[in-house]
Amino acid sequence: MGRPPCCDKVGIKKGPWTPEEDIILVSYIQEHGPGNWRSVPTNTGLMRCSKSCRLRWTNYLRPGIKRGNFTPHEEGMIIHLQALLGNKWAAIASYLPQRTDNDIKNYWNTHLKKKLRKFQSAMEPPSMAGDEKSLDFAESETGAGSSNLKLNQTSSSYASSTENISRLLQGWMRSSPKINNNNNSDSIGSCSAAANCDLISHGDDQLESILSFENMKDVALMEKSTSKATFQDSGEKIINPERKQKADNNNNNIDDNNNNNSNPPLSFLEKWLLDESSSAAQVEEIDQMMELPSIF
DNA sequence: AATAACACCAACCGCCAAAAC
DNA sequence: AGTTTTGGCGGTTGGTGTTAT
Repeated sequence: MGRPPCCDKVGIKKGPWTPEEDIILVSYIQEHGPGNWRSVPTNTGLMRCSKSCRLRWTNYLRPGIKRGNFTPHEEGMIIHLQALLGNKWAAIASYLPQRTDNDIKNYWNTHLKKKLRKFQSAMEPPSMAGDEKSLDFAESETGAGSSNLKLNQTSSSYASSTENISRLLQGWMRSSPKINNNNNSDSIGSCSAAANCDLISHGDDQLESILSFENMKDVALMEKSTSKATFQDSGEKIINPERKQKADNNNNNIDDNNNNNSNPPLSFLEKWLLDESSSAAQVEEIDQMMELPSIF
């Protein structure tokens, strides 16, 4: 006899979330806080499984998420961390507090992989071109080789529109004077949520900046400086050092740092990650290479 | 103008370790 | 101690928008 199931598997709704569903979910989390996902579908009446609710919250609804428009520095961090850690997107995302693992994974698969492939092809002699031994390209990669990267593609679907979510949250925040901070009031997530409470009613532009987490940059950097790549259970990703160590034996250095709460010196990797000029410059170098007419 | 091909990304799927019973 | 579910993760897919023909 184990635990009871989180929700009835029959009649579970799938597919894109509607604004109404988002409102219900956000309102519930506002009241009860994130976590205990098994109770969310039953308590809210949402015809979604707990897993879907958690995913929707962590990837799109929680405050502080920055979407799209990856900076050169972020690109550089992703490229280097991917080379170092492999496809450990959650671990990589822990170094980019504003980004979700899903977002990073998508960005890698749709943009960076192609960028690096072209860069590598340009760097290698013709006989080596196309050799992907140093990059972990998925077999599902479309092989068309079209070079027009649609960096500013806009989507009209609801789910991908931060503006729509901002508007959605606007009404919610107005009716909710104070965020529920009953768990981990010093966490990034709850701090940003509190910031939202104070500022959310000042127009869409400000909403965008709030949701983009820019105002929490210093907090995020402080978190990094302690090598504590762990977000609190406010829906943020939790990188459990012990578990990650079991899951990924290649990750020893980072995990060692994460296990130490007493302000250890920055590792070489983290020093590099925090050095904006380093990674950004390297990505810009790749970009410049990509723009060379001779490559195409 | 029609449509085929491509690109993007939100969301699902399956697996695993930990937690709950 | 054994069973079952939860929460988290990485891989993959399907829907939709954009571009090319």
